[in-house]
Amino acid sequence: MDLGEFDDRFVEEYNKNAFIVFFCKCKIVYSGRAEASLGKGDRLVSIKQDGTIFVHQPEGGNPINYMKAGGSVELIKEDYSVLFKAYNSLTREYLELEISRVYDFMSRKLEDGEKQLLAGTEADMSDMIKQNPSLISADFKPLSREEHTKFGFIDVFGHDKKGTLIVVECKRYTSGLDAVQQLRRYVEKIKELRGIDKVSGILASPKISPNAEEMLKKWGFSWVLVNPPMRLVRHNKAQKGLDAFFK
Amino acid sequence: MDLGEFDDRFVEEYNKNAFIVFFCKCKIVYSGRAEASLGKGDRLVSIKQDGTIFVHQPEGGNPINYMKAGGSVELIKEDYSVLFKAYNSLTREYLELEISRVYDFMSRKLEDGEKQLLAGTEADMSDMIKQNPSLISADFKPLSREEHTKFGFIDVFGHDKKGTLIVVECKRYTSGLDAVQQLRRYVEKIKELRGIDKVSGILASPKISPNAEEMLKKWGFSWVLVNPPMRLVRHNKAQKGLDAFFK
DNA sequence: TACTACATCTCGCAT
DNA sequence: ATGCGAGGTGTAGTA
Repeated sequence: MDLGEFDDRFVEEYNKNAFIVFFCKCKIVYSGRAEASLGKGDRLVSIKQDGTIFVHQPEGGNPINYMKAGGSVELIKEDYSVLFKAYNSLTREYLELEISRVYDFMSRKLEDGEKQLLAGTEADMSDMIKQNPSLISADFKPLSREEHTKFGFIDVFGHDKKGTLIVVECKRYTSGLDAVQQLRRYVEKIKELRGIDKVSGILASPKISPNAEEMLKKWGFSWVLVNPPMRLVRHNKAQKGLDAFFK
Repeated sequence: MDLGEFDDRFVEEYNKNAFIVFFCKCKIVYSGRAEASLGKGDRLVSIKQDGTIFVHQPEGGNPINYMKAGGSVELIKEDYSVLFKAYNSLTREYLELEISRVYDFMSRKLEDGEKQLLAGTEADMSDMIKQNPSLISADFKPLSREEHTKFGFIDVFGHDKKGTLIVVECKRYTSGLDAVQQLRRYVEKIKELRGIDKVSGILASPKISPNAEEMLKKWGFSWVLVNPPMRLVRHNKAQKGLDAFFK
């Protein structure tokens, strides 16, 4: 595609707030939270309707460059290239593409009011534990909802039949050292806030790393194998939502 | 675009390992690490040359759905839609798009051998401190940088003129509670490994949260204001000009 | 392969 | 606005 034509079409579609996508050959410079540069190569560039920008190389899972919504874009036509300059004054970030060729161009105003329904998150996991406390131990009684305070929030909070307070931290994946220290922080804080000497800490996850388990034992905490809920528990919930939706 | 034509073109281009992008109206189901569903709406779908898949809604910074490279894609033509089924047997993930319309379609084999140069990372920060130890304190002598051990790695490790060992943890942004606990873990481990009673811990970052600072003091650590280095300093100067430029 | 920590992380939520 | 933690986090680096 001719660069002059690209310039014209881009400006026209950009002003319409259309979703713009094109394949091009370009050099890239980014300056903002870091400094980055990328030599000449073929890439996919996309500008979303809210101004979000992505540049993708032909392979790999993440955009090589991006800008958040809220910036402005300007095109400058030069003799053998188009300078694509994006600037976000809020985040003080700058992205420049020196585009030497545009292969394909596509744009459209898209309509989408849907939001994704997600099941199997850590919140679902703590829900599951509250509804089925025996997953933690035979005499575990959950007390409240999440304690969402300024020092962090506790996934599940409860006590055993002897009245000892129990803090449960859930992880969807293998618990590492960070999870253990997170649990420790909550336990210490509860001790401090309630003036209690003995508070139990339990890590609930499908797996735990060896180092994490060692640290856990050192501090007198324990680990319980719990898998994050997927179809079973959440499916029931989802079905309620769907029933309502199709009503 | 006619759905039959879409089917044909997609298969042809997919078999060539081309980068494929199209705008469409679709419903989405994902099953794998979690379960997700998304009602009908307009989206951008892109399949990279290595098989990476992204689905973007018209707004927002993250893909609403994605699949890593290494899976397979199958298209099934139905009466009034095309089923796009992607499966990754390695990660046991499944993504299905029920495509009811295809608006625009674009594909190309892209060539790009470049890799991004990046400056201003945490590694650069520890490097800078190693080169210029007075950023930490007047008598700080760095011994090593980015020291990997089995319990984690220490950004900068050194001692003062009295021989007290010092562990420095760098953060590019505001240090929070997690950073303090990370530092603490390293300090504790050094004490344990070397059988020493006194090891200093220093957090180096542009900012620290009040809670984090409180915790830091409680454990006898300290914070030093250090900004992450930006290699291309000229850009900082240039930014003033940019403000004016984009005014 | 498993573990650890960074990321131009992004995003949502609560204070 | 800031702090805090989750994420279908992804990714790199090392043992």
